[in-house]
Amino acid sequence: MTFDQRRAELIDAAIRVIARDGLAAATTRAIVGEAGMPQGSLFYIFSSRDALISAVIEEITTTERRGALLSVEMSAPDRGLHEVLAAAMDAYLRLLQSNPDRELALLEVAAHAMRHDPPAAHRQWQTYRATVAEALSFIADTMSMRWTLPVTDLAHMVTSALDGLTLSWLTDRDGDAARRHIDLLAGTFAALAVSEHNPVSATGASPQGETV
Amino acid sequence: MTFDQRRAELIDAAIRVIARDGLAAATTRAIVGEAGMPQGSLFYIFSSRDALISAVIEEITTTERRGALLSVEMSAPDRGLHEVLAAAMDAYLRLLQSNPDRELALLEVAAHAMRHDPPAAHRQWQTYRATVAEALSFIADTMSMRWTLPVTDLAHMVTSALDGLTLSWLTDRDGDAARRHIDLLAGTFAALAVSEHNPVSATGASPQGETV
DNA sequence: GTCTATAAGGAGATAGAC
DNA sequence: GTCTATCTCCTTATAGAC
Repeated sequence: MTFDQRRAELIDAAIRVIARDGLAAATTRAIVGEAGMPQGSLFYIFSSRDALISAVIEEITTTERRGALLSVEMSAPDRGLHEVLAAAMDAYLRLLQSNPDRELALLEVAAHAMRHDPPAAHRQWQTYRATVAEALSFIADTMSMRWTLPVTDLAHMVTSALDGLTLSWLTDRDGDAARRHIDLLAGTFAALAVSEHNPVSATGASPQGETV
Repeated sequence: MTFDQRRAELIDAAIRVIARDGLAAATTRAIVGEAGMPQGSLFYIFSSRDALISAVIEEITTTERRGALLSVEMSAPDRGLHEVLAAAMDAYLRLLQSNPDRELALLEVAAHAMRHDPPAAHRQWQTYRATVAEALSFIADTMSMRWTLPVTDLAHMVTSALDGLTLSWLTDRDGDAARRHIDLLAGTFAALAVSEHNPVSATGASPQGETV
């Protein structure tokens, strides 16, 4: 087993432990136990427990969560903007519902980073926002629409809305409330776009009868 | 010093320690040190460290944060709905900016509660939502408006938006972005109200020329 | 390079003096 | 009721055997 394999396995084990038992319970012993390694082996791969936690933050940032958004829009090019946005957010909600502990772990790690490694927390959210911005641009292109706000501002708002949705659902576990919430959000964001062919329309169902 | 005084002082000291150094650093020794008490005294007031943390959650829930919302609307009865909502959210943003560690502490304690005492986390957010709902009703009454959505759904959305705003600002500390965000939110929420006198208008500046 | 054994210290909680 | 001293357990990290 190579150095990199062990490193990756330790990060993965740490994420599993944090998701299952919380960050406070993610001791070096618990992590190596999860990974099936002797305790000392952690320290010739990472210089300290904190170094491992920082690696966990980077790993979560690059692989987790908002990927669900990108997958959905691909599959719905012929519907209205409201529906596409709602479907994307609904996909995220299902991800959250199917793995709440993982999202909670993400929150704990982010809070840890805000205190012990603020730039890492900053990067984490910048990555989320960039992913959302990409998705929003993709949607606009596919549907021949244009956002009436800078896409970075819009991505900021959408990311923030998803954060709020996450905290709401984690505290009340009320899927119906979350779906009503998503519907309202979709309407709000859909109103911030206009068709390129028919600039006054904001519904998303572009007429397609005009010239280019 | 009475039992209740010591209890209150310990809770207060715990909040200070958590805000300054994080929940993980809030050991029983650190807390009694902050309170200027001997270590053992904690355990004939609270049965365990976790019991103290639970008391901290209840304390934070009842006294912190969203009170800023209520203070502001009182002072602005003659402006448009958009402005009133923006002013209230701006007041919250200033509270956040003036004491970020305290909001971060709140987040850490909430994450802890989601794992170790879910009903407490639920109550915490229910309290937030109830406070916001009250404020929204008060605004509607004062301005002779009516919300076009159930006020509980609206409170859910607004609370969620504030949660998102909090996480956004905590990660990027970008006050300008937060203010743009608030302006958009205020517009969105203002659009969900109609004047009682002139039901088609959603701007908030009610004409006042009609009959009742 | 890999693992075992252990060091050194901090944690929550309690027993017992006053 | 109040505080001191201490018990026991578990933590991160390392020294040294293989």
